[in-house]
Amino acid sequence: MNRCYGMTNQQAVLDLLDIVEYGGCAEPQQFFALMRRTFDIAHLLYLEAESTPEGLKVCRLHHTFGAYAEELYLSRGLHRIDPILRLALGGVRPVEWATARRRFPECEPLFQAAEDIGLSTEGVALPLPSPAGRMALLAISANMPPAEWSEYRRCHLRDFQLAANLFHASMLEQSMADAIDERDTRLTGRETEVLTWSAAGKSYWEIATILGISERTVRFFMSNARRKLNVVSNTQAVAQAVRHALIPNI
Amino acid sequence: MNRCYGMTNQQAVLDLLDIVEYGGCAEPQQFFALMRRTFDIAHLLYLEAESTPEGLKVCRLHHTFGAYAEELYLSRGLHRIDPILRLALGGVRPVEWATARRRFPECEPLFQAAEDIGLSTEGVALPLPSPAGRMALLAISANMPPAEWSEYRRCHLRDFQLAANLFHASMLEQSMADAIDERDTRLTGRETEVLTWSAAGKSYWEIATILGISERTVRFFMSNARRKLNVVSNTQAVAQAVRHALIPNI
DNA sequence: AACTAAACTGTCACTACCGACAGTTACATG
DNA sequence: CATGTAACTGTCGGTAGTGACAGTTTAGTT
Repeated sequence: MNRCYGMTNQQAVLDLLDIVEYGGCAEPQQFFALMRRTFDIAHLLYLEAESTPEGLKVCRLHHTFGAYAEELYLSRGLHRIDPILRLALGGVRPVEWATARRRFPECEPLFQAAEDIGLSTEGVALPLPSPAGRMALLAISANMPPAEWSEYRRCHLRDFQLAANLFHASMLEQSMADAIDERDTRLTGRETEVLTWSAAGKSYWEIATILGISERTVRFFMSNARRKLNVVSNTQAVAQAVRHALIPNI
Repeated sequence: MNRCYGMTNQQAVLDLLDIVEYGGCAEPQQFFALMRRTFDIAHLLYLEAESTPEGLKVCRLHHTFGAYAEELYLSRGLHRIDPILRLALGGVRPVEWATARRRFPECEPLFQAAEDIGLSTEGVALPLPSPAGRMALLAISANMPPAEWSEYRRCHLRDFQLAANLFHASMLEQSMADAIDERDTRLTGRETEVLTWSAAGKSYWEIATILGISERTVRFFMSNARRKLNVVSNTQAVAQAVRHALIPNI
């Protein structure tokens, strides 16, 4: 019981949370080291991803595993653990590895492979969504028997969750600072207008009439909007625009 | 110090977190009552919103304030506190009310009004994003002097954060269960699939290949979707589908 | 048995969209 | 002056989307 509630341990936890919250902890390895000094955990993995029709596209990956384990992880097929990633990345609720292991038998070879190289298969994945729809997670593993992990997790999930959120916030804020520099992605007024009318079901000819410009210009603005949104069709452009509240409802 | 670290208090907190995590706590008032029994807090407010170019649109609002305070809150203008809501809804990091109060002087009249009717102005707002881009927050207030609140918050932010996340997960899961029922009465599975792929930028031919059907069938499903959504183009159909969360983000 | 809904498919004529080639003016900034 | 951004425009060849005509099979319900 002292393990969970001991005063020194609690003080260390609160100190860690202060550092992550106020110390601007946007360096993954620094954060991982801090977490491993404070908690009895083995490894951490932070991953940001986008979901595409071809499967998950990893945008950012930081972890404490060595290169060998990463190579093994990827060569054995990220798709193997895809259902678990999708579950964690598609929701909000923490995903317990052992629960997912039982639920998705197709992932068993990957868990076996991890055990073969001495990695623990007890852990939890914490979904970290963001307002812009970007998906991320922090996975934490520990070298403990199942019953001990279950109790440890119960005591510290709140610590993991807040630390993960604050770290994720720092990462997002850094990403946003970087992204602000990319001004080419902002739609002009005219581009927004043609997107809005297209979303309302109007053809180019109709939009041209409404706005008092040529159809050719409508197409020019639309083409610009597609390029800036990095999409291949107007339909996709409108989907993105609505998702990111770039256009009003009319 | 016992206030933070006392064994009974910690046990009550972990019990609460168990209930929220495993008890399927999707009733807001039940959740609020549980939180108020466990923590020394005054009020809670859970809000889901969409950001539109015309301002914030509140989708869901639950709170422990009486009807009079809600009326006062809304009549005094949600737009007054809009910068704080936007900050909380547009990010991931917890927003301290006192910090926001200093940062946004235009909100001062609203804080004054709250004090006039005896509501505390010490609190924190916890952003609760979701993978589908829906924004929410849980605000927690306490009747304490600033220095006491600061210390209490430091001890319990992790508890608030995890409890909020788990409650938010329950709310989302219930929303998704409802949305699935509603969707079943309108678009069929295949219609939703072709819409989703179209929104992802795929042409009919590409969608046909992906789904292993003919292009003709893709067009048939698409035509059905347009008719059911009462729209005249695929672009408009996708805009409506995204707005009403009829299709997932892929 | 008859009906409905869902999933699946072909052909035709027409239109709307698309990239690629080309251009303009006005304004702001270095 | 040169450069970048925003708004504006024409022509051409090709393709993706659209409605309209037609059909099939299967499963569930009355």
